[in-house]
Formats: sequence, structure tokens, C-alpha cells
Amino acid sequence: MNVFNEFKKIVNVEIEDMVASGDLPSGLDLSRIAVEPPRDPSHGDLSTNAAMVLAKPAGRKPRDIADLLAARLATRDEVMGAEVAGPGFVNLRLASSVWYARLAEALRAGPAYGDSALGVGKRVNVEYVSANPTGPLHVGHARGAVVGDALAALLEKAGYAVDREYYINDAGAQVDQLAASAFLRYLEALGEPATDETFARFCPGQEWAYRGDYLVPVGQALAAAEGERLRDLAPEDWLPPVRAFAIAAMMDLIREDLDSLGIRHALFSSERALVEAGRVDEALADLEVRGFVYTGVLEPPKGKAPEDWEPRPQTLFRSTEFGDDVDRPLKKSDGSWTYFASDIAYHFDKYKRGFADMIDVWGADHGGYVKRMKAAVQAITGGEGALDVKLCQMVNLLEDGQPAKMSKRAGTFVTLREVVDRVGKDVVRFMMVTRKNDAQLDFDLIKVTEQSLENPVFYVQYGHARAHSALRNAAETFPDLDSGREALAEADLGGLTDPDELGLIKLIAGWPRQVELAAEAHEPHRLAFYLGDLVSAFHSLWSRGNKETDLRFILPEDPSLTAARLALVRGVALVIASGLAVFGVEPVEEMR
RNA sequence: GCGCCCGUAGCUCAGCAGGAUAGAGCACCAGAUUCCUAAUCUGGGGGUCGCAGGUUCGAGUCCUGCCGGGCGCGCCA
Repeated sequence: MNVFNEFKKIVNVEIEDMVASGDLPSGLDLSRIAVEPPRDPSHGDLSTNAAMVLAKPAGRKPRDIADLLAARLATRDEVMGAEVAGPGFVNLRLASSVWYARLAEALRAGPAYGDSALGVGKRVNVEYVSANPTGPLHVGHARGAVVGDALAALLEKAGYAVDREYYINDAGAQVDQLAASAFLRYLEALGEPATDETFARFCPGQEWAYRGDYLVPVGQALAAAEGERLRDLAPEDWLPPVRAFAIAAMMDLIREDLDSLGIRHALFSSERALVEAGRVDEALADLEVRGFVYTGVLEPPKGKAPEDWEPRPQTLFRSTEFGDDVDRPLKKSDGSWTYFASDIAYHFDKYKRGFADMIDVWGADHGGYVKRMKAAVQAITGGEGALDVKLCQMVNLLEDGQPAKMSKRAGTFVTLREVVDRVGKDVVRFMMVTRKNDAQLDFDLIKVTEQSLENPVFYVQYGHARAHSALRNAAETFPDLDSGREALAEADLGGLTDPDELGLIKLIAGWPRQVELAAEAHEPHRLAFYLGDLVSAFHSLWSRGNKETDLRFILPEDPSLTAARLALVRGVALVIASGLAVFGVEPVEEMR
């Protein structure tokens, strides 16, 4: 239960009652009324702007409305105090019993605590990674992979039915180059040297684009499977089978990489399959019927005119109808569809599969593509579909402040696998969501393995481990005490009266709200910051026990209060675990 | 030249769909360990929220224009 939403309902009821009794005119717009935690906790537990929002339309002074509203709210059992402050805020102070009930609810819910009904009945498709099948994933992909996966988990927690999807770009010129590069390794396995000369001889007109070692085993496997059969075929004959073989091998590689991060997509969609099934033609025919396709000539980009620019008629999508800057080409000069065209078909396909809500997670270098894709989704779904694009900025990989070295194996980049093997999956997963997706991220391979405050992963994990340490110690002091969450939910929590204890309970009570806010904004990073705040408050309370021994969690002389304190400790632990679960990070119960 | 993203403390960044006196970590200074894990905690200094207008009860947040940085800009994906 989200306390703030509950009180928003209560405020609305009171407002409607004030309308009924003539204190307010009818027909007011209540949508802008917010019930939020005040920034300054000394202002109380909840705050509403209702009086200020309604003042103008009601033709009354904000303070007057606030006074009436506060008086009404003050009569409720859960409300200990209702004050009018500032320009017309109504600040509420809630009875401790309200907070105890939230803690008990958290304990009963366990890992499901924070689950929301926000998205119940709604389907959303999250497409992420979608790296070209031309090699292993690199660190840049890790961010999109983790952000997409965390976003999917977050939306699931908020009640949405989520599909995780990967779009395989296996239809363009890049995969032909992959095939050629793999063919060279095949020849190498048969005894030819892998040189530019060999490549030029066997793959005329192609470019040896993928030189990394990772294609060597692919060549060997090809040789083992096909023998020398492919060797003397014409390029147009060996290319399709080699391409299919290489793509399959690359996707296996990528799936293994994703698996090392614990990421499993529900569906891998193939661009080539889409094209070969005629779905691009269908989608574009549909778009044409809707009147968004025409033949025209584009202006050259100002200030950056390509050398070989010449105006020529093209098949264009009228994306300017939907806010794009220019109309976008759908066909190449050889008559085949552009990548954009097949991407339109792909998003149309997702829509037809039942996903009106789509989220794509892309690298920032695709930023120039966002407007046209959103425009296309608008056009092809007749305004029914909605696409949100999350752009992930670069990850600066560092080693103790210096740029990290390149990978030998992959040729030009640091692979995701190297990083995961070195620092661990949980560190990678957590660090990637400690920043907004659209802000650049420094990832220091040294610092993330240090055990310090600079390392948010350890800070949060330590909080979880400490909580479990207290629970273990309690079991020794009180062998008969049941510290399971169901039992603790029944404990008398009335002894939790210290402001820091109540503050911690309020943080726990705020978890469902955090989940909903983060889900609505499509911003999983917010939960990472929330976890930091929660753990900080817990560490702080723990430390107070050093000096103020009556504040310790385990009180050998007082089993009843100990039970209440353990309820709090377990509540903290389960919210941490619940949050880490969204990130796919394993909470640890012991760190020594 | 155009579009998108970013600009908040010395550094790295939060800022909860416009709310009250703008926060955290690092770094710096000063403290806490016969203690349930000091991998932690407490206190202190430090700000023209890039600049200038605008919208309104109220702007770091929204709009416009500049400045600075990143990304992108017809038949690459």
C-alpha cells in the first residue's frame, strides 16, 4: 500500500465534502492535487498542495481553504496533527500506529513488498541490447543491457506484464561483412594464412571488417562441418550459408555474454525473418494507405553537405507530420528497404502482437533516430501505440582514474565478459543503474572492487549483511525467539519510539511509492538512490547503539522490545533485498 | 547550419512529473571502536542551480534566446 496515494484519496474525499457543504464551488479540477512527503521532515509526514492548487479556480485564498481542510483532516484517527504552513501547504503528522502497520505489512509481504497494481492489465514490451550479431558484447552494451533488464523488472514489480525482447539486425551489409570475415577464418582453418591478400582474393569487393580472434573458432567449426566444400564456391554461393552459420555463432556468443549478467530475453526477433516474410512490404503498404509515403527530393544537410551530394528522388516517410525535422528515406537507391523501413515493420509487428506500450533502450549515438521512430510508431498505429526511447550515454571505463586498456581478443574494445569476470556480475549490474541513463557514467574497475563508501554496491550489501548479522546474533541470545517475518509482523511494535526508528520505518513505508514513481518515469536508477538512503539511515541507527546501549537491537533483558527492533531490522533487510532484486543483484547475508 | 542530450558545492552526481531554508558521496578539517560487523557513524566549512528574459501564488524543474560540452545529421545498422 502506498500511504501517499491512500491519503490523496482521503484528501479528495474531504474536498468533495467541502464542495457538497458549499465551502468550495463544484466542477473543480482535482488532478493537480499532490500528496507527498515534505522535503523537510520537521514539517510532518505528509504534505498536500490542495489549497494552493484550488485557490484560483475556487476564488478563495489558499490559507482559507487550507484552514478548512486541515480542520477536517485533523479529526481523523490516523492524523495526530494537521498544520497550515507556508503559502498554503497542509502538513499532516500521522499516528505512530499508522507506521507500525506499514512495517507489519512489509513483513507479511516479504519479497513482494512494494509490488504495485499500477500496471495491472497493461502489457509493455522492453527491447534492449539488440547489438548487431557481429561479435561479443562490449562494455558499452552492458549499460543498455542492465538498464533495460532493470527497467523490465521494475515494470513487472509495478504490475505490468512485460516482455523482454532483442532485435537481431541480421539483414544488412554488416552481416555480409561478418560472413566474409568468418570465411577468411574458415580458409585459415584449412591452411590459408589470414591476411589481407587472402581476403582480397577470396572476398572481392568486401572489407575485412571483423578481425577479432573470436571468429577463429567459428572458422574452425565451419571447416569441421563443411570440410573443403565451400572453399572453391563463388562468393554468392558460400555467403548465405556462412552468414547464417556465423550469425548463429555470434548470437550464441551474445547469449552467453548476457547470461553472464543473468539476462534472459523472452524473444529474439530477426530482422531477416521479418524481411523474408514480407512484413516490411506489408507495413510500408499500410503506411502508404495511410498517406505517409511519397516520392520526393531531400535538401542536403546545411553546413555538412556530403561531397558526393546530388539531389535525387527517394521514397520518403512523412515524419515531419509527427514532429520530425525532415522526412526520412525508406528505400535505398538499389530499391531495397532501409534499416528504418524494417524497423517500422518491426515496431508495427510488436504493436500487432499486443504491445501498445513499447520501450526501446538504445545507445546515445542513436539519438538522431528517436524522432523518426516515434513518428513512425504514431503513424503506423494510428496514434494508438506509444514508444519511449531510453538513450544510454557512454560508459567511461577506468582503472584507478586512467582510461582502461583495450581488449586484445576483440580487437578494438573491452568486452563485457572481461569486465564481468573481473569485478563480478552484481557489481556491474548495480553500478550501471547508479546514474540516470542519459548521463555519462564513470566505471572504475579498481574502485568498484574496493570496500569503501565510494563503492555503492558494497555500501548497500553491507547494510543487508549487517541486518542479517543482527538477526543471527539475536537467535543466539534468544534461542526461542521466532525471528521469521510472519512472527515479527505480529510483534508489539509500540516500543519503537525513537525518532530515528520511526524515520527508518517511514523510509520502509515509502518503498511502494518509490517503486511507482520510478516505474512511471521509466527510471530504475531512482531505486538505487533510495536504497542508499535507506541503508544510510540503518547504519546511522546502528551506530547510535554504540553509545546509547538502550538503542541496540538486541536487549538481553527485554525480549519484547528486541522483537520489535528485529521487526525493524528484518524490514530493512527485506526492502534492500526487494530493491536489489529489481537490479538482479544477489543480496549477501554475510561479509567478512 | 539543424536536431537531441547535458550544464547544480573543488570532484562525481541526486533533486521524487512546479512546492517550503537546494541535498548526498568523495576530498578537506575535527571527532567516535572495553560496541549487535568502524567495510560504519557524528559534526564543520563549501552554491549567483551556465547566462538573460518569460509563464505563476511559487521555477534547479516549464517556455524563449544566448554561452559551453557530448552525440548525430540522404541510399550504416
